[in-house]
Amino acid sequence: MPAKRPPVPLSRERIIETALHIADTQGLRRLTMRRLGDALQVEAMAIYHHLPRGKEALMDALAEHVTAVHVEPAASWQDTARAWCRASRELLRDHPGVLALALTKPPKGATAISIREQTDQLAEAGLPDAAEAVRALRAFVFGSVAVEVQQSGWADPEVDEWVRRDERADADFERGLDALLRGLRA
Amino acid sequence: MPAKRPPVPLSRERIIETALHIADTQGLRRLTMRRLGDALQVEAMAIYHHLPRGKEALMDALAEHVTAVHVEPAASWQDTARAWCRASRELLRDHPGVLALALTKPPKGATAISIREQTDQLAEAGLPDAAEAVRALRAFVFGSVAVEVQQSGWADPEVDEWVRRDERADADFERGLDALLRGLRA
DNA sequence: ACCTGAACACCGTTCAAGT
DNA sequence: ACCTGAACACCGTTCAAGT
Repeated sequence: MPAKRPPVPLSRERIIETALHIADTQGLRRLTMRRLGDALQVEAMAIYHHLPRGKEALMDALAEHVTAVHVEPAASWQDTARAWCRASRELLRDHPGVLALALTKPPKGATAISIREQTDQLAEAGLPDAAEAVRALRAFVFGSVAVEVQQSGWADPEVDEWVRRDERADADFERGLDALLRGLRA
Repeated sequence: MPAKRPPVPLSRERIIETALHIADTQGLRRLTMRRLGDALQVEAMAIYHHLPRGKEALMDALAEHVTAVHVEPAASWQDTARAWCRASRELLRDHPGVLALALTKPPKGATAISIREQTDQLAEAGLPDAAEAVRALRAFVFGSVAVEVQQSGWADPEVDEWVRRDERADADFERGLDALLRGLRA
């Protein structure tokens, strides 16, 4: 029997997935290189081989992972915008542990591309100031998720009865989104 | 000559102010208990006497400090809401270093009181669902500031030419606020 | 190419001790 | 009451070394 080697070879993807899981379940402050190594069944130093800039690179990657979205253009620019917002919201609320990074780090890489794509789609569909619209839509999604996650009590002593979807938040979101889309064409 | 004693006695207030300054100028990750002690001309351990729960308490206090606002009720609920939003935005954008905490930590203490006060003022002024309105207003402010700070390039290698106010962000904010207030009474 | 071991500087927090 | 010194467990990161 050969000694235990990492059962699955390490990879950037696996590192990010595992880090995301730790952050979402235990909080960002408990995500350390050493703990991450443990979870990957590897010494912490091995991570540096796949993420050369270390923890800084890891944080960037996590933010990117929950802020890069892609949707197909829909019939109207309103429907396209709606799809972007819903997809972004879903992705962000699924990862409350890295929300602070997502709302705070300047968009880079896949996130920057994602923003450009969204802008192009809306412009193509005939929206006059697509760049301003995208800023407004992103702000709306960010704010909605922040308030929702705050009030869900995530990151609190009583993590007991979390998880239950807040239907009021869903209603708030759809209502606000409709109003925002009406406002954009005015 | 007596030996140098802390020139000004330590206090919760002074600790928070200094911590805020470090976070805003150097970033949250560089705000450590030891560096904070240095800046206060005191050993790090002295801080625990004023903030018994240590760094956790410090983070809570910082979030609270940039999130608790007070305004006097105005002529209409619209004007009151406007004042709240402008004051909150100003406070948050002045402290980009702790924005991640402010958007993420569940409201406690002075922040929770601030939210209740805002809700009461809007309800008193005759707004039907004041609680929903406050959630929407907070989400709007949070999102606006997040997008603005992200795009300002704060927390980036080139901190060179930061500081300049983005007039576009001001316009976006006022435009969005007007639209939101119109939407709330519908 | 990919991972480990040992080492270094730094961190948060405690606790007994000083004044 | 308020602050310090020493100590402990833990952290991020490097670098030479193993395979």
